[in-house]
Amino acid sequence: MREQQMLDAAVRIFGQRGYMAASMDEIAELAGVSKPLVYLYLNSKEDLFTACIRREAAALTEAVRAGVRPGLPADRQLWDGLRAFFAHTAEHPDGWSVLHLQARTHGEPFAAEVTAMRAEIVAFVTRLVAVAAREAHRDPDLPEHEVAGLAEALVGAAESLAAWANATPGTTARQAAATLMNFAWAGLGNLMRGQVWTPPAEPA
Amino acid sequence: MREQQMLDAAVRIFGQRGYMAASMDEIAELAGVSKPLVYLYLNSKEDLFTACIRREAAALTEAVRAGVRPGLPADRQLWDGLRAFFAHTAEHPDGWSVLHLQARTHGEPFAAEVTAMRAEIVAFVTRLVAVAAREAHRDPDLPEHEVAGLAEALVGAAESLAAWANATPGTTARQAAATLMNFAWAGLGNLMRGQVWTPPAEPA
Amino acid sequence: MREQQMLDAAVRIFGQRGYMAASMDEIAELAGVSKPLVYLYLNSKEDLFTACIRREAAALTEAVRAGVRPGLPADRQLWDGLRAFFAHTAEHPDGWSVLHLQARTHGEPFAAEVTAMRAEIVAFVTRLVAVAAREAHRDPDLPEHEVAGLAEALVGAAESLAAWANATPGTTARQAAATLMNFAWAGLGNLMRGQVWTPPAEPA
Amino acid sequence: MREQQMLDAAVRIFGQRGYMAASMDEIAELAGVSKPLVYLYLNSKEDLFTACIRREAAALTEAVRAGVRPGLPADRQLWDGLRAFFAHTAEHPDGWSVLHLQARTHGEPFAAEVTAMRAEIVAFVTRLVAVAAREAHRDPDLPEHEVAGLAEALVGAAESLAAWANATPGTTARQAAATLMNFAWAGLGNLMRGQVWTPPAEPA
DNA sequence: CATGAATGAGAATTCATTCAT
DNA sequence: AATGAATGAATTCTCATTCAT
Repeated sequence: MREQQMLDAAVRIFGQRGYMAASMDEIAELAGVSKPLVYLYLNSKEDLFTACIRREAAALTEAVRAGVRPGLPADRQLWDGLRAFFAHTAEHPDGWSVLHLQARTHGEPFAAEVTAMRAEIVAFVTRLVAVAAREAHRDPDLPEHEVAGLAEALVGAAESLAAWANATPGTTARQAAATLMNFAWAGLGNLMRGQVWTPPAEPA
Repeated sequence: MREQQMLDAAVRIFGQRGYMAASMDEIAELAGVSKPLVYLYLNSKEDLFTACIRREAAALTEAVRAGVRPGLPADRQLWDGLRAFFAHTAEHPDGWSVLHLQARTHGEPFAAEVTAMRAEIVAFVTRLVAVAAREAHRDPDLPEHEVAGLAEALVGAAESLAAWANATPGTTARQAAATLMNFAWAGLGNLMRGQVWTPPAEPA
Repeated sequence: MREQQMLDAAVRIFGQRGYMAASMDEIAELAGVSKPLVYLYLNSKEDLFTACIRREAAALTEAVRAGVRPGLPADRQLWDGLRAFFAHTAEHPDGWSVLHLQARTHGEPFAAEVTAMRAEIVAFVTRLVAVAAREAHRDPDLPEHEVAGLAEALVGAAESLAAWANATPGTTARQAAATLMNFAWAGLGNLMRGQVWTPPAEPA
Repeated sequence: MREQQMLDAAVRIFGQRGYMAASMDEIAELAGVSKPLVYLYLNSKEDLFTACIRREAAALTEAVRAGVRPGLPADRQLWDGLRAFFAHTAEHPDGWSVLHLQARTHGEPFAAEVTAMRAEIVAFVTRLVAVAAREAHRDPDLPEHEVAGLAEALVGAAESLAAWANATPGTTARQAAATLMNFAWAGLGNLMRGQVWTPPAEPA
């Protein structure tokens, strides 16, 4: 409905110009409505931005969730999740810019929204790492603090690769995911010895 | 000289308030000079911001370069570089904010500056990976595109961990570097099997 | 009917917020009708305000008229009129605010409405003074211009006392009227007997 | 200096249009300066309005004070004060409008400023009445509450007559003062002698 | 008769930028 | 070399007013 058009426009402008440089005039014009209407539906620039963040965060987590099947082995789940993540960010660059760049740069109220979403994703990855450790019968267990750092690094690498993949033409979500899986799962040391993590064959 | 004071002030204000929210008034006041003087030395807000980016980028790359000794083995070089990187970003949070957050959020001209610096660092890491591959007599060689992606992921993970380390009290540069080395060098798969990358003993 | 509800709401809002700060939205909401309906009955904000002024002016003059019995002596008529006036303004503070404060502060068209009502009351008082003069067989007659000024002063004092009585808790309409009668009638009584205060001679 | 020009313009616009209807644009234009300059000297519309009120209040009380010589008899002091008051309000109608109409209609912070000035004037009049009572050897003393009401009524009558005199062409400050003195002094004179108007008994 | 939905016009306020000295 | 004083151009937000139904 009307509100969605406005959010579409806002995400696009916020994503490209940045929160502060975006003007409500421009957003209204791109949405094809008058400025007062924007204020009627979304009360202020802050509220509008928050609504954008929430919508994009929900869309991204939903995309990842939809890409993963819970029953499968941990590496397969990670692989699927990464592909979904890279595919979604590639398809919604402005939304990704809002989440990854804009929201974190403009004060606590906004950053907190993204932090919440990120925490959800980091928790998901952390669970996967724990499962993998159990599957590998690792003993003794990895210390918790270490796991947190690893998950953080993995998510950070993914976020960074998303920007890289978007900016490097010809890089598909699949390739980005494969690169990261190799890096993360096998490790550079293994890679040196030729031990490469192999993505499972695609059905389609 | 006078220009450095202005840049100091600008980096601090830009880093804390963000590019758009920073006002030239505030910067001039913090620098202890009059506003027209700022315009005399640095022609506009954009130019001032660009100068900040360039200075901080140079400082960061220089810090990393100074931390690394070229003759040593690749893993040692990476370890040293990471520690220098985490130490520098921890000591210059405003500068890091300007580079990592602000510059990337406000349009091409600024983002390009950071991209250039980043490219330099990625190239350095890429060389290290290539050296490591040669040291390990890996055969066949890793494809170039793959190496680029790995370096990208490594740098992205480092950037992400820098923010995480800054925000997590009690996390030292050394710990952050160790976490990342473990992740990168050994790989999760190895970690599962208990093969941990061990940092070399510290001399001091 | 419906129109009266709207005027009730309008008087309340105009009286409390002031003409400009009052919003048609608020008035419509308080009246329990939709905004277009307000525009249907009363064409614009200006017209609505004018209607409020007229209604409140009529109510006030009617209240005073109803309080006075024409046959009685002049001082009794004045006393009754003042009591009615103070009682009405105390019971309708918003209406009095509209007449005394708002209408006079927002340009000619509105001020003129109040001026008309005021003229009616001043004329009534002027008649009373004339009657009193006749009753006192004053000779020679007070000049007309003087009588007008006295009536004006009396009405002004009453208006001022109304605000004072409203703002001073525990002051009844009766007390306010008594104070003013004391002030005014004793003075007028002297005037009737030809005892005039004479200004000192001017040097220039 | 520059600030006075702005206040001149502001008093004129506020006095004629009213506080809310006055636009900073119009004020700046009339002052012959740019809008930001107005904000540089006087921080906001509210502050500007407050500054106007203070300046006009000071000017009015100063004019009255300058017109009165303390040593003279009470009636002469009152006469002189009234003439000064009517002369000043006639010469500064916009300032008078700001004080008498605008400031009282737009919320406490502003009304309080005028209330303070008015309290000063009422106190002055109250002292005069007390002096007059002593001069007339009145016994018993007028009750304090009664004196307050009388002073209030006298000041209110004066305020009201000021508007009347301004609006009635050919009425001089001298005439207005004479009318009010006649009204007030004769009345007060009687009161001094203990001649009080007695309200008729209430039936209920 | 009644309204939900929409807007054109204008409000206060801020800021990067520049003269005149 | 340095600045106090000044402004053009935006920006967010509000409100009286009107269609289409």
